[in-house]
Amino acid sequence: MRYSNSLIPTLKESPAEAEVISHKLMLRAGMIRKLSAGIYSFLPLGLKVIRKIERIVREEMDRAGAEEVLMPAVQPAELWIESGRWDFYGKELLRFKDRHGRDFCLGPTHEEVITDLVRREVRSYRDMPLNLYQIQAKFRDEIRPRFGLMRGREFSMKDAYSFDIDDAALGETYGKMYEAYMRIFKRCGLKFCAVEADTGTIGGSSSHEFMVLADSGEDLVASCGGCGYGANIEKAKSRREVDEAQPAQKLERKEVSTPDVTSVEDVVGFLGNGIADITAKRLVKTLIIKADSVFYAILMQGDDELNEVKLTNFLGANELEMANSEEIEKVTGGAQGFSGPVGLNIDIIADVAVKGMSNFVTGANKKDTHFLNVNLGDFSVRDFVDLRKVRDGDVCPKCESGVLKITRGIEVGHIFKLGRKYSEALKATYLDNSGREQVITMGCYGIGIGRTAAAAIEQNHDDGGIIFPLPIAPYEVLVLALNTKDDAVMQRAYAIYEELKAKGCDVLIDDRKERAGIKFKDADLIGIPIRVVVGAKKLAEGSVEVSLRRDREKTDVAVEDVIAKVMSYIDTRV
RNA sequence: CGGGACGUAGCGCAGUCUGGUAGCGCACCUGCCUUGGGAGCAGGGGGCCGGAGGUUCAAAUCCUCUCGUCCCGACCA
Repeated sequence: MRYSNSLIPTLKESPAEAEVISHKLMLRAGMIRKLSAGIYSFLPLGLKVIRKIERIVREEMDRAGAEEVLMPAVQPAELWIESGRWDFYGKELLRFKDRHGRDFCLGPTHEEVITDLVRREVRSYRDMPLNLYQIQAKFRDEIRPRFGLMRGREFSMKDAYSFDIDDAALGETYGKMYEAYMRIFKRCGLKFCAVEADTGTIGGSSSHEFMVLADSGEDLVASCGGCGYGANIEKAKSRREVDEAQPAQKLERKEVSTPDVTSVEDVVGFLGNGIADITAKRLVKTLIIKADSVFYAILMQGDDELNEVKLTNFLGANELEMANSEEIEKVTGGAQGFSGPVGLNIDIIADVAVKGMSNFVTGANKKDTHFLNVNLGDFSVRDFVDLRKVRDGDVCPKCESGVLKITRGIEVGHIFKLGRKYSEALKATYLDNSGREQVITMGCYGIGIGRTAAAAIEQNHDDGGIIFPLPIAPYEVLVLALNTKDDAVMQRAYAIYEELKAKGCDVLIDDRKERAGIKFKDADLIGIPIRVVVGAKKLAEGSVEVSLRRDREKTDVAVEDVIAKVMSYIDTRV
């Protein structure tokens, strides 16, 4: 492609709307333009990157035995009502009516459609395993789209859906997909890790997320340097140090006046001031939670934080929120900030850490009052569960020695064992080898295509712009002709360009009648990995300059060796 | 949905407090000049100041409403 014929509208300054680096650079490099919040057009350069990622995904999915299909973006409400998600999915599901007043939605995902398709076609265990994938636009009406392609409303996604006869067969398919994902992200040139994940609204039994490590990531990942354990913070477990200072002998419960002392820190500070020797570890905080309009008291050690995802999963709740002050007074009989487990008549659920505690401090369900020396016998706990949010430096739950480190990540892929959730709801069944009807066992496997592109840029850039990994770069080589009025330069540049093209190379030639500075700046910005500069001076000596965007080290190469040099870079993937 | 900010030329912004001719830089067009890191000179085009009401002799500027965008939070695969 000739630069002079291509639409690559680079910007010197980043538009005010962009916050994260990948968003800024994609706008500046002329890859994307916003049409509406969370909705983007792809310009030639952006589309080429998307296509490269898609190609890698297709190759690896096909290699893993999956087969591509294409499904409608517009989906009828009936299917969603049948699966139970029409009401459950919430406002993220963009709904509308057609001219006949029938309900439709824009597909945020395609479990319903694919399951409907498969239940009509699959009859026998002989028809499986089956693994179908699609790469297409999906629409989720996000409350807050942000960071460009990172969290758009309309976004391109690869989704695969697998159909197996039982859990064992699903396990095998799941393993293949896991391997395929490892290969895909590796081929995209990303630094990433696979971690255990919560299944969210998609549901299902187990799941892994593929996280690209980047400071701008919206997710937190806990990982162990020792044994390789990794999990999304929503899911992560940890072993906590037992507090040796807990006194063994139970003391008598005492009521103390604590005027206006509500937070954990305040209580510790207030009591520590001559009343009792207390740290946050010796305090049990009581959170009043409303889960699908049922109230629960949640007990946590004072210095721990509640992991709401863990609680939501344990309760099997749809919606979880903190009770407001009115509700707290109604439920506990006391003011907000003074809640405690003693005397409550709602279910009490405690974090496992509380089990090992004695003579602790709690609220007294009475304004300006706390209890000292509360013990587990003073109230009844319905369940002890792991509810705590993992912190940096916690001990690894898998191995003895490791310490968990918390880092930010961008979720580019997510694989789920769905089990029979959708196949049961939509009655997708088959006959097994003894003629009995069985429910199909499903899995689903997503990759955010645009998000992967954004993540790659988050990980590969410098002050000058993008540094594309070769396999997903819009072009592999940029031939930069410096002196456009110099016939020798232009002829040589075109010759190199044509020859590289003939070798199957994806090459862009900057033949614009622009000053050298502009061309170099644009070249840095759009980040094409291999650069060949043809200039009058060097050419007079019979050489051109070859450099890599990544290290910017320039090498003079004899004109006749240029093609070989470039091809060697490509063959070794730089 | 709660909190905050911003809508002025394609992009980045000033002007708004204190009402009185709509500006600057970049980009764009023409010419000269220049050609290894976003040059220089000269000339030029481009705006219903997001929209609608109101106050006023007069509104980008003050008031009310509305739409849009971005950030933080809640939410989310």
